[in-house]
Amino acid sequence: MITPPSDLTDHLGYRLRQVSNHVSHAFARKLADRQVTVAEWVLMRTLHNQDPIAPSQLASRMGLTRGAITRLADRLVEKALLARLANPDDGRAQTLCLTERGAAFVPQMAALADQNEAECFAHLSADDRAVLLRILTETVDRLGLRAPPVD
Amino acid sequence: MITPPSDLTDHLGYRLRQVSNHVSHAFARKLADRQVTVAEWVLMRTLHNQDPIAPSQLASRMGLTRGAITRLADRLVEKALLARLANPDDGRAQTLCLTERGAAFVPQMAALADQNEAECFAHLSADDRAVLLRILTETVDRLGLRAPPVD
DNA sequence: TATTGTTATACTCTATAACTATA
DNA sequence: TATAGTTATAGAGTATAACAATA
Repeated sequence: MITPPSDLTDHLGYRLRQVSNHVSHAFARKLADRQVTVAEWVLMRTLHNQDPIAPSQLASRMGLTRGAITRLADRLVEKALLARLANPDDGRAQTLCLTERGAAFVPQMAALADQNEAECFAHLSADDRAVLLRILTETVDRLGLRAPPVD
Repeated sequence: MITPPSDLTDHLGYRLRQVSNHVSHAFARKLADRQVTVAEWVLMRTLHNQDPIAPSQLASRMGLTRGAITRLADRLVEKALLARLANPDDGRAQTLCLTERGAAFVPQMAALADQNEAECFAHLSADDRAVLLRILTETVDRLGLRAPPVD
C-alpha cells in the first residue's frame, strides 16, 4: 500500500508559517520607522508596566537564552529605550527597565500592531478572528509556550 | 481619553508567531536527523513530482529571491539531494530537480511533517483543525501569499 | 563552587546590489 | 543592453559554550 506524501498545503504548520511570516514582516516594516525590530518590540512590550526585572528572568519569560537577551538589551540601551539598573546588594545582578523614552514608545508601537492586525485580518469575520485567537491561545497553553507576563 | 496599549497576548500576530515558531522548531528538530533544514524541505517538497524548474521560477513560487534559491540549492546539491540541469539551448539557463535520493527522501520527510502536525495539534478537535486550516488558507489567498505549486 | 551576565563563535535565513556569462 | 544565475556583504535572530566577576 503506497501512501503518497500528503499535500504540503494541507499542513497547518506550513500555512501557519506562511501567514505568520507575512504578518511579522508587515509589522517589521511598520516598526522600521521607529528603528525597532519585532524582537526588540516584544522585549519592550514585556517590560512595559512591569517592575524592573532581571535579564535571566526575562529570558525565561520570553523563551530566549540569557545571551540573546544581552544582545537585544545592548541594542535597546544604545537607542536609549532601555536601562540597566545595578543591584546594590549583589554585584552580579542587575535589572532591566524601559527608559522614559522607551515607555513612551510602547503605546505608539501597540497602535502599529493594532493597525497591522487590522490590515492583515480585515477579510475575516469577527467570529473567525475570535475562533482563530481561541484556537491559538489554547495551543499556546497546551504546548506550554511561554506566555508573556504570566508569572 | 487615554487608551492603554492593547494586551500583547490579544494580538493574533503575536500568538501566530508563538505557535508557528514552536511548530517550525519542533519540525526542524525532526528534520535535523536527516540533515535537512525546514527551508530546504520546503524547496524539496515544492520540486517533488514536478518537472524540472528554473531557479528564478522557483524563487517566485516560493516567495524568495534568486540569491536565496542559489544558497539553498548549493546546500542541497552538496548533500546530493538536488541536481542542476544545464539548458542546451541557453547557456545562462538551468533547471533544478531532485536527485533520486532526494525524491526518495520526500515521503519520509512528509511523514515527519505529519507526525509533527499530530503532536503539535493533538489537543484540537477535528473540527477546530479544519476551521484553523480554512481560516489560514483564506488568509493566504486574501493576502496573495505565494501558494506552492499554484501555477 | 554556583550564579549572573557577557562574550566568542557559529549557523540559518534572507535581502540588496554588484558581478559574470550569455543572448 | 537585457537576462539568468552567482557572489559579496550585511544584519536579524538565535544557540552553545567558555568566561569574568561576585557570592
